Amino acid sequence: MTARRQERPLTTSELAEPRVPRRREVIPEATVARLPLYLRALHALADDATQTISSEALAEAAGVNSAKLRKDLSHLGSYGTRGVGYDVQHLISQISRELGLSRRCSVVLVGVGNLGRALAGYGGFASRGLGIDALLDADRALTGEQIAGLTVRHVDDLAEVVVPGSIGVIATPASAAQTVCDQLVRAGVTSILNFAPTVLTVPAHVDLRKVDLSIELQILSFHEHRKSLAEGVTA
Amino acid sequence: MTARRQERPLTTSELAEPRVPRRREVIPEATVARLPLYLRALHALADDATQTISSEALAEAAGVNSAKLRKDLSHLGSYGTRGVGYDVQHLISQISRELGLSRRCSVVLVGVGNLGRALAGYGGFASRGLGIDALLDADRALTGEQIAGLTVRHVDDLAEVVVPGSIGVIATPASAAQTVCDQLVRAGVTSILNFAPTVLTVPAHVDLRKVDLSIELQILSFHEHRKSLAEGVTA
DNA sequence: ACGCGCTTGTGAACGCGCGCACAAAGTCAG
DNA sequence: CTGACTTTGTGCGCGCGTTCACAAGCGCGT
Ligand SMILES: NC(=O)c1ccc[n+]([C@@H]2O[C@H](COP(=O)([O-])OP(=O)(O)OC[C@H]3O[C@@H](n4cnc5c(N)ncnc54)[C@H](O)[C@@H]3O)[C@@H](O)[C@H]2O)c1
Ligand SMILES: NC(=O)c1ccc[n+]([C@@H]2O[C@H](COP(=O)([O-])OP(=O)(O)OC[C@H]3O[C@@H](n4cnc5c(N)ncnc54)[C@H](O)[C@@H]3O)[C@@H](O)[C@H]2O)c1
Repeated sequence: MTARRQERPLTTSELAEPRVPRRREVIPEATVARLPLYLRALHALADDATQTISSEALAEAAGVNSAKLRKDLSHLGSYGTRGVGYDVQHLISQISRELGLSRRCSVVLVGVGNLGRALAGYGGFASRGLGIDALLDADRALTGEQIAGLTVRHVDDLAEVVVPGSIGVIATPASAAQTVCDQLVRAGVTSILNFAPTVLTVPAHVDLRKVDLSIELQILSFHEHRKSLAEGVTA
Repeated sequence: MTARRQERPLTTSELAEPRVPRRREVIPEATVARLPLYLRALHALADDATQTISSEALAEAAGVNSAKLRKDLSHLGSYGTRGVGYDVQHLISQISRELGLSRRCSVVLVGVGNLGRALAGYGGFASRGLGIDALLDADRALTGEQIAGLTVRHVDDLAEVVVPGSIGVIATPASAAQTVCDQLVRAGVTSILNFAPTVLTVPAHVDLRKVDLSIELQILSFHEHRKSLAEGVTA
């Protein structure tokens, strides 16, 4: 069916935009956050040798509303066929390209403690495009140690392992996080993922995301607390 | 101003429900997600023996807009003094109470692998209110092992360790996540934090949150990719 | 006692994101 | 070729969340 598409005559719009991915449209943050979700579902489908999938079915697999899915995908251009659905392989490559996963992206991890080791040994993101390339720690006792096939280097060597486009991951104690963050920025890192429970300050051109497990638990605690209060009222 | 509200004639709906704890105002999700952030900043202030703090300063410490902070706090009642600010200790106890952290909340962790061990040994949330109380795994070889002062039990014993109000944490491979999730729900758990990269299905009365490191990295990858494209254009 | 300056609490405007619902566009059978 | 059926792409209204801006409230110095 992909072949068939090439048989029909070209429309004017196609002649107007010959090849370039001219869809440099701004993609909403909310959409960007869901693209990895779709990608995961699509990979599962591809493993099952599924050729095409409807927005309804893919939305089900990704756990989102189908209209939302279609709108999301429309932001990267129109890649669906009405009456049929989306070509799984094509969609995978489009989303991967948009996320910048086509060429391998370097990740440097600072802080090889409990959490850092777990992350280093995790193959979950290594599977596609992303993988940790360097482990760094301030503890001289750890320097040289082999973890998950990588040699731990001293954090002072940061500048040597960072390449343009590298993503930095901070898994140090909170007290050291801002210092490490500054070092990363100075080394040229413009995207940072922070696991330490602290507010980090970065220059405007640096993207900063954080993961805080404690906060997640507290949010759940809140709802749990609310439920127990509700029970008290109804009882 | 709360007083003023009482001066105006009561509406029919208010007459209809006279006695409800109407201080039990619905707190927006976005606010709930920030309360732990404020709490963390407040604890740091308390350690420095700070008595009171203005919304401006606290907002700075928490990394949010001060107007947003004030509006958030106003949802749990008015606890600030104009011209002075908020009493740190009082605010800590108010937020803790609202989050249900006053009495200790039980957490059961299923899946004692790389990530599970890191979480088990983590003291970050144990410090206040939340702490892991039970470790469970399907691997008989792990049963009985001591980790972070807790004895690993078999996942079949789940119902024995769950108490009303327990929070469940899933750190198993994705393939086992839904099964474990179902077991948790059957044991009476109504709040679940999922680390496995899968979409989980739960009954409507169960709260489900997820943490996906891979997604975080992909989002950063997207922005990094965008930056490199922008450079290409300007260059 | 009284006004001055500081800080809170909130009204109001704005923008974003969500999801319904439907027309357009394509497939497929006969 | 035609008509029925399927699925996409999106216009639109709505509700939530953010932010500005300011009046009301409180402490303090005089
Ligand atoms: N372990 C968890 O499950 C968990 C969960 C949530 C958050 N966190 C957070 O993640 C961070 C790490 O947790 P952890 O349990 O792995 O702690 P950890 O103490 O086991 O490891 C911290 C590592 O960082 C290294 N380090 C310290 N200062 C450094 C510096 N300036 N530069 C480079 N490396 C430095 C230390 O040598 C150590 O190896 C903490 O901020 C913690 O709050 C951990
Ligand atoms: N390690 C990381 O840094 C990391 C990062 C992000 C996400 N994750 C996710 O977290 C999960 C765990 O990761 P990991 O690295 O700890 O994996 P792991 O393989 O090291 O550990 C998984 C553990 O779960 C246990 N298990 C398997 N089936 C079970 C069942 N039905 N009931 C109870 N226990 C069961 C296994 O015995 C094992 O001990 C995975 O889904 C992974 O994708 C891990």
